[in-house]
Amino acid sequence: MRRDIFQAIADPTRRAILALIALQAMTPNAIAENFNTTRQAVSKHLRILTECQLIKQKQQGREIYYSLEIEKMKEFDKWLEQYRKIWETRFNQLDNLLSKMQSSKSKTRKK
Amino acid sequence: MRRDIFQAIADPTRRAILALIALQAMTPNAIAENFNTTRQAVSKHLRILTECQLIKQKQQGREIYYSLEIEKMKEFDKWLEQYRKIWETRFNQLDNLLSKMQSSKSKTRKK
DNA sequence: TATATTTGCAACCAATTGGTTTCTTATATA
DNA sequence: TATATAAGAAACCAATTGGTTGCAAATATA
Repeated sequence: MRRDIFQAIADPTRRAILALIALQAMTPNAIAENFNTTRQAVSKHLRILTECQLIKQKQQGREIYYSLEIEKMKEFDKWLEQYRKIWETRFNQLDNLLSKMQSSKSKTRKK
Repeated sequence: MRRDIFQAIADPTRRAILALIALQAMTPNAIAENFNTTRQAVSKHLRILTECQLIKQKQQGREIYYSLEIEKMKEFDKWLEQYRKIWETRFNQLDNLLSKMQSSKSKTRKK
């Protein structure tokens, strides 16, 4: 069974769960109240998110609080880095072009 | 049929295709040579990536060159922003803690 | 202690996914 | 013009996915 962070965030409900518990740790029941689905379905999503370590759990009596594992989220940032490099390069190229236009413009003015 | 960028990058082959054509535009055949799969399978991946506009195509004779649509990649960055805020806040909190420890340390020294 | 609550787990089901094979269209080349 | 090449489209298939129902275990409460 493939279980990686990209697979995990492919599901919109799981992305919503991540956004929800990013603010505060929550129990499966409390999370499920926010969706039009059963507790068991949410529980399955939580299992998948836990398996790829995007969230962590903390038992408190018979309740289990789930919260975001922010360190793991940084892996998306790491993956994006290669593409960020590309769009920053393109931005710099545009920037260079603009400054060239600017300087040629001022040259024109000087004439 | 759900067709969004999160769904699109969930597949490892599609992520590899994105990384591949980020460097230079390529034809389906050329792309397929890099994977242990058929051209048709790659073609289906390309269709999915095209449908959610992560890549664009340019016809050249009977060949079609696929290349990255870098603007669309920024949407991941946008999604990540909410989480980046969180880890930056935590970093600042740690930073504050460290400077407090630092200042109390120097106070001790002054004694 | 008996009952209620919170939760995870397993079995099952329909829909989706990634892949293959086959076919057609369009362009290049002998 | 006949043949070869590049590529999309459709039909089909096995595996996976997201969801449901039912059940068992652990903890809280009357």
